[in-house]
Amino acid sequence: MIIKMDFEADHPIYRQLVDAIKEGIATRQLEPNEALPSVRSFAADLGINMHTVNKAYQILKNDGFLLIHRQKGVVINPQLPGADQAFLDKCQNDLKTLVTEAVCREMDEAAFMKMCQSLFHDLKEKRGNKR
Amino acid sequence: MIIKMDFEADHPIYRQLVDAIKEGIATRQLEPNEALPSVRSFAADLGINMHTVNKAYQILKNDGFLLIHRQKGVVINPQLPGADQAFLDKCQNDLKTLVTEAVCREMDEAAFMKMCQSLFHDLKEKRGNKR
DNA sequence: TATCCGTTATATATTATATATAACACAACG
DNA sequence: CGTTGTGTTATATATAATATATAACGGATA
Repeated sequence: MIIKMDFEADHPIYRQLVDAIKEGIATRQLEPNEALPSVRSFAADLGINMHTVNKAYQILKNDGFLLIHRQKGVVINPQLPGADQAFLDKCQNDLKTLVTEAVCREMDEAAFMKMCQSLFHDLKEKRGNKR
Repeated sequence: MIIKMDFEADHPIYRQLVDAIKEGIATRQLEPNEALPSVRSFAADLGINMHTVNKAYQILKNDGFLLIHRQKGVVINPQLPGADQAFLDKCQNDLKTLVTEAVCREMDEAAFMKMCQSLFHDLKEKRGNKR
């Protein structure tokens, strides 16, 4: 997993890290039970602070993506969370913002769908022949 | 246009206002050349500060949704912006975040599409018979 | 024993968000 | 003419979010 932080982006770097790890899970570059770097070594690799990594880990733990054993370390939860109501609500809210602006700009509904489809396709392609 | 602010939401209220006005444009509750309240009266109505309304107006002006004449006031731009490359990029980035987590949670691609479709449908329905 | 781990605590700095108050330039109205 | 109502700009203040720095703790492991 190669992750690069963008310190000029509009999203905070702890959020970028959360998203990058989720992408690793989605593409199965990160497998169930696979260990992640310790907060200290990961922070050193990324050139950021230990607490920033820890913040990302805590969020992913609370959402069910990670398991954290105090001395063992951090691993990908083999039992990943499903599309529960909380996620569906958040997904719908965020999508509404995008769809609303797309309609304002008279973007074709088909073009929007195509974009979604393409993103699903890209992710599944990156999985390759894993599992 | 009835707008209510959520002071506990995770999005800042100036962003909520931007999104609410975009929704008004998308549903054509706000028509081309229609005047919006002055920053002062709008702020009073919403129970927020004048500068917070002004911040939302400035963003919408920079994105091409509003025209601001110094003494005339604020109106909906009759020539709304199209789906330019900047928007397509932002749209793709934001969608990628959602799709990635959806894949992590093994949400059905069809269910995701259905959600988008439903949001498009809802917006177009609210237009009713306008224009 | 020494090392590494997540965790907690404290402190500091910067930026983002939101409000408050005041003044300015300009146009429209009476 | 003066008054009023625009958006605009400026200054100040307060709080929260973000990020870093440093230190210490308790528990496992080599």
